[in-house]
Amino acid sequence: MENFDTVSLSFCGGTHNHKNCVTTALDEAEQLCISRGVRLTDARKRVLELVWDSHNPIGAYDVLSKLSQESGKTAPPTVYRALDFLLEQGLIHRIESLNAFVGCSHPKEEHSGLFLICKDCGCAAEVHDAVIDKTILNKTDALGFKAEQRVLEVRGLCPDCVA
Amino acid sequence: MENFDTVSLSFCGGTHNHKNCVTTALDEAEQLCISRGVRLTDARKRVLELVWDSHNPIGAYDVLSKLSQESGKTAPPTVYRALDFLLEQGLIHRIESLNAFVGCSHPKEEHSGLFLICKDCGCAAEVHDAVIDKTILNKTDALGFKAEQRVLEVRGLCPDCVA
DNA sequence: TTCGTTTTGTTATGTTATAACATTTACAAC
DNA sequence: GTTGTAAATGTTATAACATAACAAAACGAA
Ligand SMILES: [Zn+2]
Ligand SMILES: [Zn+2]
Ligand SMILES: [Zn+2]
Ligand SMILES: [Zn+2]
Repeated sequence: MENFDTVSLSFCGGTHNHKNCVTTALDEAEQLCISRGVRLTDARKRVLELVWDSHNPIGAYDVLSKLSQESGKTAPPTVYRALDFLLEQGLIHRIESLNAFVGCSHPKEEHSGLFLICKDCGCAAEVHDAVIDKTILNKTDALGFKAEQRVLEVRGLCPDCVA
Repeated sequence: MENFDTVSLSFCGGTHNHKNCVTTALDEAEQLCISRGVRLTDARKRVLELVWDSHNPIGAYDVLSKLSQESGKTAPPTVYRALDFLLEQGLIHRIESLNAFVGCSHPKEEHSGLFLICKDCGCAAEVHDAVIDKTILNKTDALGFKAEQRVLEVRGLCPDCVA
């Protein structure tokens, strides 16, 4: 897996070209869905695009209102269905402590990320660390607990906001 | 801090005397609140007791309905205020992935636990591990992120249910 | 084209949480 | 013990998040 140390959190600053993030994410999503034989329909693609609108997690109802603005009246199930699909395909992540969703920056492999959420600017950086994964798994194994999913979210101040 | 390896998860089995858990938790809560100069009122104490009714996280509205049964009509703010107080005092924890609350088994010291949540029986074991804490903190520090709160929840099967 | 499956539309409702303001209670100062 | 003040609770309403149930449309294989 890519070393995220080198890129992580850089996006909080707003110094990057975010259009690249969106384009890359959508392209990868297209490819992945084709390779998996699942359909990235217009509705799903549009929701993915809206989630990728920024690196800040977005709530389902915020997606809904944007969708309603551009497409006329839209109902919650439309959004939740698309979000569920994107979650299943690993194209987005749910941030449990915010009831919100954020694009996954490397959806090709299954993973549980560590999310660093800035209290100030609201950005959420997805980080990966094999040592963390291993440490937690060691612990659960030692206790005889069969781990299946993991939620790891840290709230605080990102480097840009702490400065 | 106590070594939780020796006791953790034992409570999932139902083999323990849970009245001891409740009594201990309430006694400790009383003492802590006195020493901190905050008031563990009847309402707050009763909510704490209801949360401690089992080791399974309980939703605010489940607390509410139990409260309504015994005290007549009760409104959500009553419950949420008590829960907020108990959270502030570290007497309970919120399980983000369940929107539910569970008693803290060692409220004397500030801590972020690791919660092992069984998909089958619903129990949530609070575990502590200095290595995990350190590993995560190392990572956030290395990234220049100032960590303040942490959510770490693992879903899976507890030893009793995996067997 | 036809059939079965997947996706979307639509309506209604369930679940979780808070805002705003009135009332009561606790407690210390006088 | 009255009074002032702050903390806690009561009450009403509503916001925010999520799903159930069923109908209609789109898709894709036979
Ligand atoms: Zn970006
Ligand atoms: Zn990811
Ligand atoms: Zn117990
Ligand atoms: Zn605890």
